[in-house]
Order: sequence, then structure tokens, then C-alpha cells
Amino acid sequence: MRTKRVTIKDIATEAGVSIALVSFVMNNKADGKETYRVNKETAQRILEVAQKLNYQPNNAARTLRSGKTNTIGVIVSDISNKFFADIARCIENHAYKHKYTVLFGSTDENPQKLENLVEVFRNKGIDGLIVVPCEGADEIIRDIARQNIPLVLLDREVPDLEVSSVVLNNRRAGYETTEALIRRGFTRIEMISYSMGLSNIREREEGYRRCMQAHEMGENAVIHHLRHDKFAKIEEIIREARQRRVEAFLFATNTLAGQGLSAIFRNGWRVPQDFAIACFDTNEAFDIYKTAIAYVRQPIERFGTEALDLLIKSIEQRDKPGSCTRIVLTPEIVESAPEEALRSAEEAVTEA
Amino acid sequence: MRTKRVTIKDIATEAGVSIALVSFVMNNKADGKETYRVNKETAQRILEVAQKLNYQPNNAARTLRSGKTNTIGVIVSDISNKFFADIARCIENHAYKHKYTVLFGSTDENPQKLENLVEVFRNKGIDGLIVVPCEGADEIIRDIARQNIPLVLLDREVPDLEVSSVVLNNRRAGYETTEALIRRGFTRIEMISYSMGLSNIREREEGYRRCMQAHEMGENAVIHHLRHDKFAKIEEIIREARQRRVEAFLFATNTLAGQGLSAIFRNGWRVPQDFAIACFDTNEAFDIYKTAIAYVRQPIERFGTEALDLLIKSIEQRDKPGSCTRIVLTPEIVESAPEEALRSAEEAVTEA
DNA sequence: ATGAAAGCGCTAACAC
DNA sequence: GTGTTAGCGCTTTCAT
Repeated sequence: MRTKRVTIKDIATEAGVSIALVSFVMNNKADGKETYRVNKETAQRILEVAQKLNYQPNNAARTLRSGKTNTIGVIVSDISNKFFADIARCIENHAYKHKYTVLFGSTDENPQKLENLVEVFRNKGIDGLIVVPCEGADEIIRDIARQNIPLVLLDREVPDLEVSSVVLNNRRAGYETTEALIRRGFTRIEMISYSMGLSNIREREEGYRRCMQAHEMGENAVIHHLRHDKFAKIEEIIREARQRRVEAFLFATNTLAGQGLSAIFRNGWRVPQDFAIACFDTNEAFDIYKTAIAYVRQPIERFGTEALDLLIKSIEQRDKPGSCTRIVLTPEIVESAPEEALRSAEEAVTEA
Repeated sequence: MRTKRVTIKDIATEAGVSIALVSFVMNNKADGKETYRVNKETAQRILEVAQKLNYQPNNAARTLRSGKTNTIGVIVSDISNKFFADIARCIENHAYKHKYTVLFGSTDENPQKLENLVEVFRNKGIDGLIVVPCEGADEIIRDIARQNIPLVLLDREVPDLEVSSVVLNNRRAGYETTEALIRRGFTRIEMISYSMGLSNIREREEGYRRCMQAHEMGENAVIHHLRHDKFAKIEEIIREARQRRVEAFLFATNTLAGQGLSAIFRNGWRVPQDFAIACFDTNEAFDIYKTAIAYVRQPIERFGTEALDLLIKSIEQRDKPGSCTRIVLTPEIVESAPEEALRSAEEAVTEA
């Protein structure tokens, strides 16, 4: 037996006013403005009654009336990847404050799935989308923009498309992590990356390459390209690299780092004694930071908040000129102290 | 410039019928029934027009009218944990087929957050909830049940509460993984578990204990209890265990296994040469299976589908007697072949 | 077999 | 300052 939900009508009756007033007060309240055009006392009374009756606005009615669903869609590569999961949670929290509901979806780097998700979200009537484009989805993304659906790109970009985005300065991140390895005295540094044509990955590679060149080790620079559905090959790459006396690896993503470390350990090698590593992002299951010389800590929080803010702005001025903003976040490079990398085990015990 | 959305009215006009008829046809179509009480040809025509106009029903209107949101809430411990992420995706896919939208939330094992999520979801007007209870949330869960909100418990249960649930036979899983280690000749087997009072964890422990006793190694049985916010201690445990010549570990969860393996490797030990391990679930970042003697593969797919089916049933018969179903899934124990565990590295190369 | 019509709860334009 | 009212798109009962 479900207790009937409280409506503005109930409040109106109880407070002895019209439903319009109630509606008006409820909405102004939401804005936190103190400038009711309503009698202060009346407003106060309405608010009190609403509180007393535990009024919860009916979302469906609001949506039906206003045409705004207050729901946005977030499409990432893989919601179970720590990096995206963290961003997703951050967007969710931030959205909650702005009274938005968030729907999530993963593409698994498959443009077909992306297209399908966009379709599904559109049918659910989202007010806007935050999307991490995957390879081969450029046309689909362009289509969204063309349909004038508020859109913000995250983490990666689509060439020649005027749309808001939030990305990392990946070139710089690639450069500086490489440099950290060089500073620690390594010279035979190779990069393990994806064979996908994603903007962020390519920029990381370029950062690595430039840094190697800048330190006159350009001829040592090697980038191994893996297909993201063919991780097994990483083991082969590492064993082969070992024979060539490669000293350090820069991994282009957290997933690659996890796979790489796993392979290194399976072969009985130690980090950083046998291989030094640098990488991007965190990875909850594998505590890379105890072993990495340097890693890029991406400003997750800002990725989430900036993207959402841009999207909300874009939703609110749907018909306006449609300026688009590109936000480039600065990577934070976290380096382990020289001794620390070797001593991590001891420390862990001491502090426990 | 947003193109006006197509409504049943448009279809009615275009097809020369009333909106009531359109509505009727659209809904019967959804059921896949062929028994329209409508003239077959008329129905056909309406369907065609709807198709032609690319009609998409307005969810808000439907919800407002019917009181059903066709949205459910799923509350897990941590959506970025592989196990839960997989189940979540599975629920999502399955729900999509039934025209349900799914909202997700994570408790981080914090009952306060759980309570808050329930409140948020309730206000959004979900039709029902699938919940992974966390420690200390028993009363909150009971409250949901008391309010007659359709509810299904997942992975863990609440004592003395009559509510539907889908869980693993954890005792059996604990027993059989332990037995796999014993079969492989290990005798000094210890378990690393959480200090939380969760039904599933406790049953896994009991399975381990019983198995050890059944093989007359009850006095060897040791269960280390970790607080889930104090992982650093796992390193100490493992080092200390090493001194006591412990040969194998059974990890109670995938997170523990990840942390444990990470610690083992950091200390330069190898698996399974120095420590053999058995564990629960998968963990995408760290490919445990190449190293584990045995692991429990939980039937993710069934967790998701069974839970959703139970929930939908419960939603549809909200006022009915309210029978509750308890589904206990059988664990699948995956064992590596004896040689395989040692040879994994070689194999990976061969197949690459 | 088909249509008319009454709302679901809310917002916003307009009236007083 | 406050009230009236017309729908938003859909489902569903009751006529016809």
C-alpha cells in the first residue's frame, strides 16, 4: 500500500494559497535567491508546509512540462577502468549538486557501440552528452554536434570539430615522464603504446619522442604498438626488450602498465631493479606507485567538473551563438625519490 | 533549432485515427502479442506511420501518467571493482531489453552513503532497488523492505530479513578452492580476508576452515583479517607468513588478491614458486589467472539476470502476497593444470 | 473496432 | 502579491 505522494496541490491547500505560488516559491528556493516577488511570510509558510509534508517534486511532470529531463549521458571507453570510473563518479557527484541525473555507458573502443549508446541516450531524452570518442567514431561525434545536442568531449578530441572539450596536455605529460626517467640515468627507454589513432595517445608518444630527441637519444626511441585486444603480445615485447638491454619503459595508459608489470613479474624480473617504469594514471588493483619512477597524475576532479560545467553551460544556452571552449589541463608528474623506489617494501612494514 | 518530437497525435493525424488507438497499438506491440483487439490493417497502418515518422515515446509523459518510472537503482560496494562493474553492465544490458533504465551508485562499504543513495534514488522515483548490503546497513535495508519498495539483495544477505536475494554458495567456493590447493600438495595454507562482518566473506571463511578440518589440517588454519581501509598491512602479513614457511594463500576477494600479489611481487617472490595462491573473481588490471592455482569464477551473468528478473517480478506484483525468492548460485572452480602454472610465461610467447 | 475525454503534477503566461 | 488556466504526451475508462 503505497502512501500517496505529496504534490504542490497538497501544499497549496495546507498553506491556503494557490498551486502557482507554491510552484513559484519552490523554484526560487532552488536558485537560492532571496528575492522572491512573493510575500516573505507567505513564502516562509509554504516552505514550512513543504518541509512538514516532505514534499518531493515529481520529476516526470516537471520534465513533461519543461521539456528538460535534467539528465545527461556520459559515454566513456570502459567504466570499469579506474581512470574513467573515477571521472564518472566525480561527474556524478558534481551533477547531483546541479540536480542532474547521469546515465553511463561504455564503448569498449567500439564505434558501433558508441553509436548505439548515443541513440539510446537520445531516446531517453538526455539534455546533453559527455563523450570520450573512440577510434573510428569521428563521424558519429560530428553527427551529434550537427544535431545541435549539447556535447563535451573528454580526454580525447576529434580533428577539425568545433566542440567543447577537456583534455590533458598529453604531449607535456609524455615529455616530462620520459625526462624523469632520463634524469634518473636511464638511456635505453622505450614506450609501450596502443596502435589506435587516438589523439591523447598520439600526443603522449610525441612527447616521448621529442624528449628523447632533445636529449640526443632519438635513435634509442622505440614505440611498441599493441592492439588493445591483443595484450598477450606485451610479454613477448618485454622479453625481447630485455635481451636488447632496455632499461626502462614508458607505458601509455594504466591498462598497459598493469599488463606490462604483470608480464614483468611473471618472468621473475623486479621493478625497478630489472626494469624501471613510468606510466599514466592510477590503477586500483595494482599499486603501481610503489614501483614507478614517475607517473602522471591526471587531475581527475577537474576533468569531471570542467566537463560538466561546460556541458551545463551549453545546455542552458542551447540557441545562443554556441561558442566552444577547449580546456587543456596540466599534468602533475609524480616522481618517487631515488631511494624510495628500492626501499618501498621496508617502508611499508615500518609504517604498518 | 530543435526539430519537434513526434507524438502519438502526429501519428493519429497522419494515419487518420484517434490517439487512443495509436496508444493502444503501440503498447500491444511492446508485448509482442499478436492479439490486437484492433483491426489488423489499421494496426498495421499505424505501425507503419510510427515507423516512418520515427516515433519515440515520451518517457516523461508515460511516467507521469502511469506512475511507473521504468527506472531501477543498483547500489553496489564499488562500481569500479571488476566484479561489480561486470554485474552492473550485465544488469544494464538485461534491463535495456525490458525497457528499464538503470541508475548506479557505490557505497564504498559505508552505510551512511548507502542510506543517502537510497534516499536519492527514492526521490528520483525508482521502481525498485538491487542492493549489495554493506556492513552496518542492516537496519537501512530493513527499512527499504518495510516501505514496500521492491528490493533484491545481491552477493550478500541480511540476517532474518524476508527479501529476495541472489548469492553465491560461498561456503562451497571456499571449501573447493582450499581443496584445490590441498590436492596440489600444499599443507600450510592460510587465508587472507576482511575483518568485516559480511555474509559472503564469513561463508568463504567457513568453507576454508571446514576444508582444512576435513583434511585434518585444522590446526594449520589461519585467517588473517584486514580492514578494508588498511591494506598496507598485507605486506607485513605476507612477510611474516613467509618466515613461518606458509606455502599458499587463499584470498577472500579479488581486491585482496590484487593487493596480495602486488606485495608478493614487490618482495621479489614468485608465484607459484614461492607462494601458491587461490582466490575469488577476476581483476582486469592484474591477470591473476596466469598465476593462481585455482580461482572462483562467479557466474556474473546469472547474478545480473536473476537479480533483475526477481526485481521486475517484484515490481509487477507490488501488491501481491510478496513471496520472496532466494537464489543460490553454484561457483565454478577454475584450476590451472599442474604444469601450466609454472609455464605460463612460455606459453604466452608461443601463442603470441 | 474506434473515439472522446479525463487527468497524471507541474510550469508559466496572463489576469486580477 | 496572488490566483487562474492552458497545456506538456500519454494511458485508460467509458461511450459509441
